[in-house]
Amino acid sequence: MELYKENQLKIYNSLTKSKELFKPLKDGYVGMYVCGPTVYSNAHLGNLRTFMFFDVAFRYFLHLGYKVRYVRNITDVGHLENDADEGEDRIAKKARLEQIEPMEVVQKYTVDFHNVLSQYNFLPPSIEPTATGHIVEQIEMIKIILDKGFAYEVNGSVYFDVLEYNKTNHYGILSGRNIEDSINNTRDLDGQSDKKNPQDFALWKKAEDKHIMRWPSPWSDGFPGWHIECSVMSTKYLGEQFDIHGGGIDLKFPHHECEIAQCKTWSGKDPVNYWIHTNMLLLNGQKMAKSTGNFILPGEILTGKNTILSKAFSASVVRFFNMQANYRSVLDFSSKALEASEKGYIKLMDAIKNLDQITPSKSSSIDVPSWRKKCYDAMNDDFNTPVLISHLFESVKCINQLKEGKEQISPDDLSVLKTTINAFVYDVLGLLNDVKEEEPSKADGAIELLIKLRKEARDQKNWALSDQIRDELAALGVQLKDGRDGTTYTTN
RNA sequence: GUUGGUGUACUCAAGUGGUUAAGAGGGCAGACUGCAAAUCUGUCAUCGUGAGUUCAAAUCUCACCACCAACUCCA
Repeated sequence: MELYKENQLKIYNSLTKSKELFKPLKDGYVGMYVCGPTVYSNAHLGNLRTFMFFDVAFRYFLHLGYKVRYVRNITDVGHLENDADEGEDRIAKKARLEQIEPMEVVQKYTVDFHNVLSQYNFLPPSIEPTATGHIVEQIEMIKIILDKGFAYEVNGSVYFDVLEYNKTNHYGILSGRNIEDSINNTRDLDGQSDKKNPQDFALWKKAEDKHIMRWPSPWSDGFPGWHIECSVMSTKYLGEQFDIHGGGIDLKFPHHECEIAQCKTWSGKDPVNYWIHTNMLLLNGQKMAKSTGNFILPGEILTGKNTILSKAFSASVVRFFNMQANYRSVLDFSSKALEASEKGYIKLMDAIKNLDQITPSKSSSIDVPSWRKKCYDAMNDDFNTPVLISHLFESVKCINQLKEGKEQISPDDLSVLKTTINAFVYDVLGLLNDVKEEEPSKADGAIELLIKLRKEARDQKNWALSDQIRDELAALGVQLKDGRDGTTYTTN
């Protein structure tokens, strides 16, 4: 029996602001769309947090036995510089700055994005569509919105008529706004606009002569607005209505609000059943963002080449750090916090390694089934990874006590313990055991020899020699651990 | 200003009405050890402030203070 049949997953739905029992549209299948990156620069760690959470959600759905179609787009056109919709396409702007072709920018940062995800052990999404690959579909959707009277054309550009939409719908349903507030509190927008109202947003923009990225359309040679691509690509691959739409909380307004308006106008239906928004990652108490320069790149963490961290950290430590916090909470990133996570992570990995050395007894003195249930309960409660991890640390304690013979475990329970830990640590959280990736080598034999010599020295109470062996090995990064059954070691 | 959110120990961070307020890091004490390390055990918070609702509140309500985010591109 699939695990999802015995696990009642609850998801916090941003739309209703409450945790709801997850019921997919089609039993056993999950459709999930996540707003991907705009490939005009390197993805930073804050971007990664969002994708990492959805990677874990994806992994947990798979673990539960769901068939998942996970769609995460690449925005490679149409992202305007400001809300006046007067700005320049971000990709094109970057291309001009770097004196290269727009598609060269797209290629460069798409490759970088994939490299980072690979380094951080992400599962690839089922479909990774690009905006430029769906120009035709976007034009078709815009036509329908126009036909239905919720958009208007001015000078070759097409805008969504928010006020018209709001007559029969609630524009702001997701972000808790209403249009009147928005009108009353509009900031001074300089520059002239073709829009009837400042709240309207572009579906299609006519390209200026100098603009390189352009496609023919019934209205002008131009390019699509930012929001339309997600409406098109999500519904194309997941249907007019689908289960989950995710993204960073900063996309809630206006981007996701616009998506809802477009889809609802187009199909007459609310497109998404569960909206999931991840919270921001802070650096030095401020939001991590490219625009302010307050950010760190994922690659810089791995190499240690940055001004924020004391040393390099592995991808799994960064993952572990992220998963120790709830995705809906603001998370503070710092060197100190990462160092603390690293120590905990190593402790967890050591325990997993020790799991293989435990010999089972006839019966158990610990309750493995109820511990296992607690792990699932944590994940079923809106993907509560920090609570899951706290349970994993309970098992770490158990494992260490088993190793010391202070607790006992039956063969069956030991098997469950191993299976469960491996499932959550590797399959669901996506951690890698990159702490001890040393394969057996000649050095191992040499270290074993030194351990043997040290034991002889200790038996003869030759503390000077035994300590010399221990300390000099430590200086080389080999730490000896004296246990009741002899000496083991770890390397770093 | 409008909207949304946060404020829990030295640090990071769970917990959203009811036994002793998770977990990690860190500190202290003890066990083990020749001494360390590792490991084990114990210990270190009444939950921003003030009031209210309730038999019962970190958890609900109100006010206040502080901080963050969205309202402009942003995961």
